Amino acid sequence: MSKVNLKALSKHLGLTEGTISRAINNYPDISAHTRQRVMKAVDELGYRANSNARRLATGNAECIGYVLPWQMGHISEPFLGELLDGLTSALSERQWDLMLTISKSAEDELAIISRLVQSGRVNGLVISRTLTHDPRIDHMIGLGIPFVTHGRTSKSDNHAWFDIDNIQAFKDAVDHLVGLDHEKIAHIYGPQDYNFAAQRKEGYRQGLANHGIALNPLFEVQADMSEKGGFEAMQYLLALKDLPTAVVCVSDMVALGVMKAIREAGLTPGREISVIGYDGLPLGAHSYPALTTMSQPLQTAGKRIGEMLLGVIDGDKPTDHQELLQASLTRRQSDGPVCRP
Amino acid sequence: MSKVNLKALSKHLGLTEGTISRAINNYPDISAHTRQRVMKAVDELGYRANSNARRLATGNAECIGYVLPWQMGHISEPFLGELLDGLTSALSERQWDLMLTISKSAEDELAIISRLVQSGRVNGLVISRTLTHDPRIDHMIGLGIPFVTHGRTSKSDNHAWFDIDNIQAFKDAVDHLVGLDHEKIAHIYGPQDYNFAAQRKEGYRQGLANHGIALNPLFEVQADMSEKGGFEAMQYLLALKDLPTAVVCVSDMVALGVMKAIREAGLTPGREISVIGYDGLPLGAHSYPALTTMSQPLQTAGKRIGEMLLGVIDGDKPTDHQELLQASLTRRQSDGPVCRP
DNA sequence: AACTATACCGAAAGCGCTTTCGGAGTCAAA
DNA sequence: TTTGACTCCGAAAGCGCTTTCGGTATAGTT
Repeated sequence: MSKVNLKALSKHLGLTEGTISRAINNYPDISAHTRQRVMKAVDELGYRANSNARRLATGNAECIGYVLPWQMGHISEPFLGELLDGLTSALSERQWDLMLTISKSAEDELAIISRLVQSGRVNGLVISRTLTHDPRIDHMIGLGIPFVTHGRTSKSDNHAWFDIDNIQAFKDAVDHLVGLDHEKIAHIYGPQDYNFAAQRKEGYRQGLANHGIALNPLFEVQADMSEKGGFEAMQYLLALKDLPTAVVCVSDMVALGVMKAIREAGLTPGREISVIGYDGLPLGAHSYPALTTMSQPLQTAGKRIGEMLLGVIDGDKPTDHQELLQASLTRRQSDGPVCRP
Repeated sequence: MSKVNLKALSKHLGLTEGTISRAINNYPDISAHTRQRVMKAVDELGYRANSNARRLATGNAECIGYVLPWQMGHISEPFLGELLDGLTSALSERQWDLMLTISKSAEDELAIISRLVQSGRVNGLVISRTLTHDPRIDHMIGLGIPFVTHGRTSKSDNHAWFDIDNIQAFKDAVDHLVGLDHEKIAHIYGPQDYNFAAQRKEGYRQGLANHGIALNPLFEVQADMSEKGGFEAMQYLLALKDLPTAVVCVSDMVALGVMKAIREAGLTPGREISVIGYDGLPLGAHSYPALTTMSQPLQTAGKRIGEMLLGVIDGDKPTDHQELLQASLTRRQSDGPVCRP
C-alpha cells in the first residue's frame, strides 16, 4: 500500500485535489453528493492529511508549546501530570498538539522559546513557575507570540495568566493557627526568585500583622523545595532556644521533611508543633500524621490554561484572560491547639 | 520586520535559495567563503528555517511522540518528570521535538497512534506502562513506525524495549526478608493486566518458592496503584487471624498507604510488620518510618529510551535495542527482623 | 594549447496541502 | 431567447524549504 495522499484520492475519485480538500474542510461550495463520495473514499482508503503540508499551507502550526525549566529538579513533580493532562484535554477538542521542552538553564530557555516561535513550530506557549522578575515575559511579548503563564510575576497586568491567590492562602493558614491560640508561628519559605514563594512569604507576614503578632526573624527560614530541604530547615528551627509552636510550609513536600525532623526530635507534629503544608497532595493524607494543607485546585488548572491560551490565539485580549483561584484549607492531623507545658 | 525566510536571505546575499539552503546544511559543494557569508547573514537577520516547510520537503518530522494512558490516574506521577527530562535531553542533541498526548481510553489510544503516525507528525513513538497483552504493539508494528516500549509484554522478543528486571527485584526483596527470618510474607500487587505488576507478583512467588515457603493465598491481595489502594489492602490483611510479619508492595505509593494502615492498627512498620516498597522514590526517605524499597534507576531510563528510539529510527534492528536493568535494595527503616512475641 | 577534473553555484522540480479565481453548467425570471 | 443569479467544480498559484542536475569557471595535465 503506497502512501494515500490527495493525489491518490484525486485519481480514485476523478476529482481535483483542490475539490477534495474543500470537501474535507467543509467548504460551502461543494455539493452534498460529492462531499459524501469524498468522505466515503477517505474512510475506505484511510486518508489522513499530511500535517506538515497542511501546516505549511495554512501557516498554522496547530500546536502549542510547554517549556518548563528543570533547574530545580523535582519541584514540579506533583503538578506535572495533572497539568499536562488538563492541557492536552483542552487542546484535543481542536486536534491540536502539545510540544514539550525542558530547559537546563535560563539562557537556554530563552533560546528555546525563540527557536520554537521563529521556526513556526507553535502558535502559543505556556510558561510555568514564573519568577518575580521574569525575563521570559518580555521576551515572549517581543516575539509577539500568544502565551499564558502559570503564576504571575511582580507586574503581571499586561498578559494572560492563571494563578492561585498565594497571599490569601497563607493569610488563611496563619488565621487558622491563630484561631488555635498559636502565636509563635514559623514559616519555611522557598527561593524568593520564584514569585509564588515570595507571595506565600508575604501572605505569612500579612497574616501575622493582621493579628498584631510581631515578626520573629528567626522564624523565617529558607529551604529547597523538597523533603530534604524541609527537613534541614526544620532542624535549624528545632535548634532555637525558643521553639515555634507552629510552622507553615511553602509546599507539602517541604512539610513532609519538616514533620520527619520534628519526629526525630522526639516531638509529635500536630501536638507540640503544628505543621501546615501547601498543595493539597493526596499523598499528604497518608503521611504521619496526616498533613493539614492548603489545597489548590490543580485538576482544572491545566485545562483552564489551555482554554485561555486558545482564546488568546484566537485574538482575545490577553488581559481578558487572567484568572485567580482561591486555595482552601484541608484539615487533617498535623495541626492542633497550642500545647502548653 | 517582515518574516525572514530564504527568499529574503536570497535577495540580501544575491545567492539562490538553494545555495543558501545547502550552505546552511553543510553541503560539501559550497565554498568556505560563501558559507561564512551565509552564516553571517543568518545571524544578523535572525533567520530560522520554517520547520513545517523543512519537514514537508524532507519527509522527516524531526519529532517523536510519547503517548501515555491516563486511565489509572496518577499512577505515573513519580516517573513522569524524570522520564520526560531524559527523553527531551536525548532528543535535544538532534534538535528534535517531543510531542506529548494523553489518551482517555484504550481505543482512543490506538486512534491517537494512528493519527500521529499517518499524518506524518512523528517518526517514532514511546509507549509506557505496557500490558501483559498489549494491542498497541501489534498496532504500531502494523503501521511500520519505529517505537520503544517502557516495559515489556508477555512476548516482547520482536521489538525494542527498556525494562527493569521486576521478577529479580521481587525475588531479592523476598530473599532479604527471609534473611531476616520472615516466613509469613504477604504481597500487595497491582492490576495484573499491567505487565510490571504481573512480573512483580511472579517474582514474589518465585522468591517464596526458592526458600521452600508455601504460598498463602490469603497473603496475596490486589490494590489500586495509590496510597489509598495500599491502605485498604493492608486493612484487609490486618483483619486476618494469622497476620503476616512482612509485606512487599508493588510500589512505594502503595507502601505508604500500607504503613499508614499498620500505624492505625497500633503497630509499627519495621517492627511487628516489615514493609518493602518499590521505585526508590526520594519521598520514601521522609515517611514514617523511612521506607525500605527496591530502587529502580529512573534518571537514566528516559535518556536511554530516547537514544534507543533514535537508533531504531536510524535503521538499527529493533531487537538490538533491548535493555534490562536491575533494581537494588535501598534499606531504610521499614524492615527488620521478625518480631517474636 | 587543448583536454580532463574539480570546485562551486543557479535553475527548477518537487514535498502535499490550501485557497482564490474563474468558468461551465443549471435554472428561473424577464 | 436572453439575462441574471446560483451552484459546483477545475485550474493554478503558492506556502518555504530541500535536492538533484547541469553548467560555468578555474585549476591541473599532457
